[in-house]
Amino acid sequence: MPAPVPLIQPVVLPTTAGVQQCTVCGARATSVCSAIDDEHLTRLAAIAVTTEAEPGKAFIEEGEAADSFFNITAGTVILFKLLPDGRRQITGFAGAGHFLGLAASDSYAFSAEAIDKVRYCRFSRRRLRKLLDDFPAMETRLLELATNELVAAQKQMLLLGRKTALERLASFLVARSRLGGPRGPRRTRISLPMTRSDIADYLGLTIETVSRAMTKLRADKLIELPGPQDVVLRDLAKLERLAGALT
Amino acid sequence: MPAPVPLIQPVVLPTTAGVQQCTVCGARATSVCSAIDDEHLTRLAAIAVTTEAEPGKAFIEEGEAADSFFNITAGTVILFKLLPDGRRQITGFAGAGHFLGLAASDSYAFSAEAIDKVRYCRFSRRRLRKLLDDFPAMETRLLELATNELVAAQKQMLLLGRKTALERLASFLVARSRLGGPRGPRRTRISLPMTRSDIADYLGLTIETVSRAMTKLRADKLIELPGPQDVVLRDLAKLERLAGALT
DNA sequence: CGGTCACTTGATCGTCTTCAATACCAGTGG
DNA sequence: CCACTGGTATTGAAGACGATCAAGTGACCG
Repeated sequence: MPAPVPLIQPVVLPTTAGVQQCTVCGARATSVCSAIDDEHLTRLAAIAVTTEAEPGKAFIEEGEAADSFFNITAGTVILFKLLPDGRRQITGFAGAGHFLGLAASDSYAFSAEAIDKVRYCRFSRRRLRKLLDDFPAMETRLLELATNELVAAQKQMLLLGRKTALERLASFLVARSRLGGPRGPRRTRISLPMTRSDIADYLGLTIETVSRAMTKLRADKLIELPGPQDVVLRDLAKLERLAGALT
Repeated sequence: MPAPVPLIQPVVLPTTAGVQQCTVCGARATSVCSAIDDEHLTRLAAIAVTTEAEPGKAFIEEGEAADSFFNITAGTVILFKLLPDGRRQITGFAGAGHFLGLAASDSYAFSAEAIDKVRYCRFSRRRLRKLLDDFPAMETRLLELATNELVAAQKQMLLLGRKTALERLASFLVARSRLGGPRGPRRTRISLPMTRSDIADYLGLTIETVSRAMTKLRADKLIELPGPQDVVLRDLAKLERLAGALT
């Protein structure tokens, strides 16, 4: 069961984002914004509303009218779908630089909830659409981002449909070790901002199975667990082999 | 284990597609091509190579250089990923109108194999890229298609991660009943061009479990099975409820 | 007719879930 | 300082769902 959503509204910061804010934004390099040069950034900044959300705050609800796009600039959000009886599948974790809100119909196909203190820019769908028409390069960038998501989704389907619990956890940890680009260096110490319940709902398991798998990996000396939220990857090669390599 | 791939090369038809072919193409209305008007269709037709593939022929292989895009115009292909030990996850079935080949890196992230007699148009990545720059509307359309794929992928993650065998099969059958647009009328009699093995690898199950689930649905009078490839949906409402409705 | 292939059905097995108890930690108030 | 609480993680025992192993059926085809 998902935790009840606290009745806190997201805090809309007094000012819309100025160009100043955009140029220093942590997400500037990786997000859609990278397709637009500093000169024209004003147009983008003009339609962006910077907002904060406290942990537990849901700011996209599946089925609601999809009239905004979102750009995460700090923190982590979970994206998920629910079944009528409450079963939850987390389809992804979105951090700084992630673009949210692409919808096939006129309503969102998933929910999004902050697990951290999250900052994001909100754009009206209509206004961004107009901007995209003026800056085709941004649309190209958006297609790139959507393609990345699609590739990630296909990997996740392989994981959910065909991997064992141990393989799933190994895949998850390995993926976490190269957050910030598959080309980047692999970090060997990772922190997990999400709970075991979130991990379980992401991997299609229960919290108990996730916990047991953690213990097993530790017993096999593939990882260390300084704390529940911290993992040291002791044998990345073996973890990758367990994950199914070509991930 | 996937069936061994027959050593048949796809047949490249003698002519590249003429505009004539494009205007009468069955995929014209639903695919990327819909974003380009008849007048400019020549440009698209000029770079398209029409090809056929026999059942069992793999024409995209995961990991290979991604230098083509594909547009299915007839038949059905399976898209899948493999684990080193041969376990297979089918990520989707692509029929007429489907656009394939979006890749995050410079190599394909999945394989594609014909299960029917398939016809498709092949485009060089480089040339299509150029065309997209000239016709932003096509890129917009492509983003729409990618978004649809993404939404479908998220549904499939929910299915693979959280639904029971019976729910999975029901979801599959219901989805098949509205092939050709979620807005279209639901057909109550559907044909399954794929084998039980394909269905199993799509739903994250085994063929035995798929078979048993079929039998169960029939016993419960939710479906009829005139033949292994034909299904009559007798109680669409109950099937949808079983599938988790809001699909 | 024998052979293959796809599907179905049955019996047994194993992985993961479910149910339950315990550990752990931070925050609160006596 | 320490008992109490609530939330999160770990561990154990029992159970269930789907996988595996195995046999049987029917269609198609040489």
